[in-house]
Amino acid sequence: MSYSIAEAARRSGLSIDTLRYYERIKLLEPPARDAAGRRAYSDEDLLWLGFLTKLRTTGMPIRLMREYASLRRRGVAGAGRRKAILVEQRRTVAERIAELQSCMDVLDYKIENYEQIERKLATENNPKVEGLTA
Amino acid sequence: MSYSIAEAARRSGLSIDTLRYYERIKLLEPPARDAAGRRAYSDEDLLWLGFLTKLRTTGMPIRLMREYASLRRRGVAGAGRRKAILVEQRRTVAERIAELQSCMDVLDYKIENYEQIERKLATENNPKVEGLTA
DNA sequence: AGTTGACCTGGAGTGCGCTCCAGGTCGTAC
DNA sequence: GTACGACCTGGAGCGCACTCCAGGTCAACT
Repeated sequence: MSYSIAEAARRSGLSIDTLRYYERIKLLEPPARDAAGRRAYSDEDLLWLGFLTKLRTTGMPIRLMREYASLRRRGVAGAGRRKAILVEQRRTVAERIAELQSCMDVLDYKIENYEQIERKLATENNPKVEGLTA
Repeated sequence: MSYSIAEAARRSGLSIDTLRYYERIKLLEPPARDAAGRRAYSDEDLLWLGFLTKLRTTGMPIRLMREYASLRRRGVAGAGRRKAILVEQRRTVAERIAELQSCMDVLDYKIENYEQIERKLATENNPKVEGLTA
């Protein structure tokens, strides 16, 4: 199967502009073209796009994704480095998750604070509002 | 206690430029000044900075942090909206964590793939390398 | 034959969150 | 008294990842 750029955009969740942009900056092999010179994305192209968007979602910077893409073009020779990039990214993501968790704890604490204050106001009708300002 | 901008930067983990920037865009109340006109951050300022950086770490956009900051200036009147912002952010962070988790699963799968291939190459000395190109 | 709409290209523009710079003031150390 | 270093201001610049635009081509429909 092959897909127009609009269809590829729909399926990948990226915009048409972003697809062309990714091609320009060499994240994507230039896809095949139809008789009229229009891009015709293959299933393989879409799989690769899917993986790229996963990497993007992890927050991998585009320059690193470009390196990965170029290593892919070099086949087996680049496999070691490719794996290293993924392992490193895994570590980064794990750290990021931990960081978010700890921030969420702070949010929970603050929210709990607001709720306590609400309860106080509701049950005691107490006009004191210390702690509300932070 | 009060702190020079350099000390405040050190303690908050932000750069001096960022501290001045945050003040300019009204994330921060203008701190006190010493006799020579230099900024003198209070402990309270640092607490607020600490909370701000937590919010930033969760990925909250600065414009929302500004809204939160301005609500804080309005005291109790803004408490409801402040809580709502935190609750919403909590939700956003939880989603983000889930998203990262799922991406990490993909990374794990890919890494496992590379490892299988390495094992194959090591034990069978087999030159076939299918699957290495994605 | 004409209109429409999807696509093309190269290049400019955007929003975000800083980061850097020039040129100046001030207080302390030598 | 002068050299130094930390700080000040207003404003320009930067890196990132897109996003948009003008002006054009092409195939299909009416």
